[in-house]
Amino acid sequence: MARTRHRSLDCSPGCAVEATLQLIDGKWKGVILYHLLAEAPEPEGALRFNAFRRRMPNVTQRMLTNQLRELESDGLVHRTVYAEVPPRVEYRLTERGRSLEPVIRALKAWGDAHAAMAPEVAA
Amino acid sequence: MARTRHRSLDCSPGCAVEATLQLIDGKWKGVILYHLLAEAPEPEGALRFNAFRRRMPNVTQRMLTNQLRELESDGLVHRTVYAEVPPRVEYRLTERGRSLEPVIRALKAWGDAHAAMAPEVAA
DNA sequence: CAGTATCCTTTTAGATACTG
DNA sequence: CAGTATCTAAAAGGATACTG
Repeated sequence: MARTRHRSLDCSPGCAVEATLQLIDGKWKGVILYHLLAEAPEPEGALRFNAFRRRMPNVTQRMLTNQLRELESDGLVHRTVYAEVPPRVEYRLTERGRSLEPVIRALKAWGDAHAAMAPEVAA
Repeated sequence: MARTRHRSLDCSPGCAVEATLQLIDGKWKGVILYHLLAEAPEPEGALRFNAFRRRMPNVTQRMLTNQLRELESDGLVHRTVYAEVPPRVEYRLTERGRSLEPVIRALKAWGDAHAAMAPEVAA
């Protein structure tokens, strides 16, 4: 259980910026949150493990599990296990997770507006 | 010059979210941008290398240089070198960099509002 | 003042195979 | 279906010493 995570923040007022970033950084966390916010059916809807995999074709099982667990331990996502066969596990945003919506929206908006990656491509 | 950077994005619409994140992730980039946005004297103001170091007591010279160079090569920050002795180098936001303001603001606002780090601490 | 250069440790992520 | 377990590679970050 080498769950270190969250390198100590040692900034001063910009601290809050880094603190928020630490929660959503990780190769797949942004997309996971985005899908939960934007695509989970009906408000407060959930997505299942394989639903994520379909939306993120290149994530490995290991990484998806990792990222979901970290989001869970940061209190952003809730994991519900149904004792059925075959097993069913649902992920949904917590209140805290849903409160990140403006942040995710801002990230998405900027990415869309700036065609990302390449400065030269900017209209 | 192993300037790899920017792991290939393979999400689908959440892609824009990841793309934006890639530009501001890196242990010190958020704070650097924050300081340039919030504290650089007068609009379009600049900060010098050691001005950053004063604001971020725990950054090493190596990391500060790295992060600034990456921000530069992503077109977010401009670096001006004055041919003087002792040398003077100023960093300021580009247009593109300044356009990240809503994003940084959102990150800051969330961090401030949620006391960061600990879910339990949330009022 | 504003960096470089080296070396080294930690963290992150990917591949692959297996399971209740 | 929803994961574990193991092993490995690569990237990020830190410590320390030196310089135009």
